[in-house]
Amino acid sequence: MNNYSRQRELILEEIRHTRTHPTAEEIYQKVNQKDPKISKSTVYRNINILVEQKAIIKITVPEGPDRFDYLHQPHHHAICEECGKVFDFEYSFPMKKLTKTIQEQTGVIVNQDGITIHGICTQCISKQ
Amino acid sequence: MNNYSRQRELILEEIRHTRTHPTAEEIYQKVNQKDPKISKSTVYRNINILVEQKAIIKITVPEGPDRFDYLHQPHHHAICEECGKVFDFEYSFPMKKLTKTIQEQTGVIVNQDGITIHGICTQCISKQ
DNA sequence: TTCCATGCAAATCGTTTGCATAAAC
DNA sequence: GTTTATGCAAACGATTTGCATGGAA
Repeated sequence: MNNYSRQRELILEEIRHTRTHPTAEEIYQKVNQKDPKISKSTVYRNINILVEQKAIIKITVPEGPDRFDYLHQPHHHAICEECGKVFDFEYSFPMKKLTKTIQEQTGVIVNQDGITIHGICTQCISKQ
Repeated sequence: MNNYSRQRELILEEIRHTRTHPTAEEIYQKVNQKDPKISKSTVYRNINILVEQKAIIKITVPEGPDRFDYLHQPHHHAICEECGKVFDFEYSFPMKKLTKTIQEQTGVIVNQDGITIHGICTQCISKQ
C-alpha cells in the first residue's frame, strides 16, 4: 500500500510550489500539462494519501471545492466566505493555553496548523 | 422576495433549539415530522436564506455535509477532522488585535463568530 | 390577481469507487 | 510473478435548479 508512484511525486511537487491553495481540479490541470496521461481519479486518490500522510493539508471552504496547501512554515488561514479564497496569515496564538482550554471544554485535541478564521476579502467587499 | 413563510419559521425554530449543529438532512428529518409535506429543496432553500440573513451560521467541515448553528451566545467551534463533529468552546481571543493583524496581512475582514479550530475528538482518538 | 415560495424531479458539482490493465517490487 | 497503483467510466452524496402549482399579500 502507498508504494512509490511517479504520479504522486508530481502532484506533491505541484502543490509544494504553488502558493495559491489550489483545488483538486487546478492541481489536475497543472499536472496534466506535464503528464497528459494522468487521470483525475489518480489526482484525487493521491491528494487523499498526501493529506493522510500529513504531507499537505486540506482546507475546506464554505464556497466551492476543497483547497490544498503545503505548509512551508507554520501559518494560519483566513477564508473568504463569499468567494472561498484562502489567505495566509501569521499570528502567534498562545497555543498551549488554547489547546488546554479547548481540550477541557470539548475533548478535542487541536493540531498546530488547525486555526482558520472566516470573513470577507477586499475584492468581495468592493463588489457589494 | 423572501416573503414570510411558515416553512422557514419552522426551520429556524428547529435550528434554534437544536444544539448539536445539525446537517440539512437532519433538519429536514425533524421538520418533516411536524410538516410531512415539506420538501428537501425547501429546507435547503430556506437554510440558505437564513444564512444570508445571518440568522444562523453555516459550518463547513472536512468530513461530511455542512452543519448549521444558531448562536445563542457568541462562541467558537472546534471541528473533528475525522468524523466531522462540531463542538462549541468559549475563549476570549483579542479580537481587535487579531482583526487588525489579519486585515493588514490579508485584506480579509473577519467576523466575530468566524474562528474554527481543527483537531481530533476523544471518540475518534480512542478508535485509532 | 399578482407575485413569490413551494414541491417535485431532474440536473449539477465535487469526489469516490469498481474493474481491467500497467507499473512497481 | 505477485502486488499495488493507474486510467477509465460509472456511481455517489450533497446541494441546486427549472418548472408547474399553491399560498400569501
